[in-house]
Amino acid sequence: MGRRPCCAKEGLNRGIWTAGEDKILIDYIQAHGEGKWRDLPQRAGLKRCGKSCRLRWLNYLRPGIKRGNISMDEEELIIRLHNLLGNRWSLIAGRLPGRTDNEIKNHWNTNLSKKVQDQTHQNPVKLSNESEPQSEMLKEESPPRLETHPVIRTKAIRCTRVILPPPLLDQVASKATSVHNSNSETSSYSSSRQSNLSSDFLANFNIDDLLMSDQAQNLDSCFPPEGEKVDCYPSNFTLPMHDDAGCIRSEGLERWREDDEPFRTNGDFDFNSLASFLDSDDRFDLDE
DNA sequence: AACTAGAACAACCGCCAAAGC
DNA sequence: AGCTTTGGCGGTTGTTCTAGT
Repeated sequence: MGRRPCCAKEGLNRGIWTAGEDKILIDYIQAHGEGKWRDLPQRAGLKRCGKSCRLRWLNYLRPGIKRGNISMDEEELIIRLHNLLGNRWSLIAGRLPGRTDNEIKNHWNTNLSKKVQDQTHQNPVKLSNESEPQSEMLKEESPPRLETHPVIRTKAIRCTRVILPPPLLDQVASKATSVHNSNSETSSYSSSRQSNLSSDFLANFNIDDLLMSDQAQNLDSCFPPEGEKVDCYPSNFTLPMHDDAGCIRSEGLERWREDDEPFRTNGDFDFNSLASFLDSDDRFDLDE
C-alpha cells in the first residue's frame, strides 16, 4: 500500500511547459489568485498535476523572478548562507531577492558545491574564492542590497532556531533538554543533529523559553570563556552574541533580543537583519 | 558534420508539517 | 484527539544544451 498520489497521473501532460500552458496558468492565477493547487488544473483547464502548476508558478511565472546570470555577489552570499544553514534552500532563497530555492539548489549542485569543495581541499578554512578579484572586493565592501526584486518566500519564513557550532551542540543539548523538561511544552532539540553533522548548525530552541527559564543561566557553562575562539567545522568562527567574546551566554541571548538581531524572539526570522549581520563586523568570521 | 560526454536546468517525487474538519 | 487534506521542502531524475573530438 503506497501513499495516495497527489493527483491522477493518467491523461496529464508532463515535462516542459508550453507557452500556451504558461499563459493559461498566469491568466488563471491573475484572475483567481494562488492556492487550491489540487483543484486548480481542472478549474483552469490545464492537463497538469496541481503540484506541477504550483512549481511552475513559484519558480518561473511569478512576477519578480530573476532568471540566470547569478552574480558573484549572489554566489558569495549563497556560499555563506549555505555554510550557516546547510541545504535549507528555501531559507537561502529567502535572502536572495528574485531567486527561487530550485534555482539556487541547481546552481549549488552544478557549480558551487564543486567550487567550495575545491577551495576546501586547497585550504580547509577558506570558503571564499580568494583568487577571484571580485571576492577580494567583497571582503572590504558589503554586498549590495538587492531590493529591486521581491524576496521569493514560500514556507520557510519562521525560525525559532539558534545557530550553534557543532562542538557546542551536544553540550547545549543536554542542558536544553533539562530546560525543556522542566519548563516548556514547545522547546525541543532537533535529533537531526546526529544524522546531519556537517550542515546542522541549528538547534530547535525557542529562545523565549530559554530566556524565561530559571535554568537558562546554566547554559553559560556550556560555552568557552569570553574571548576564546571556537574551533570547529568548517572554519574557526567567532560567535557574535556577546561583545567580542566568541561565546554564547544567556545575557548574550538577552542582548541579541534587545538588539533585534536576525533571530527574533517572536519567532520571525528577518533575512535583512541576517544580511546586515553577515556584513557587520560581528559576523561569523568565515574568511579567517 | 556527426558523435559523445558533461554541464545546466526544468520538472518530478516522496516525505513531512500544518491546517482543517 | 485523530484523521484527512493541502502546501511546501529537498533530493533526484530526465531532458536539453554545449563544448570537445
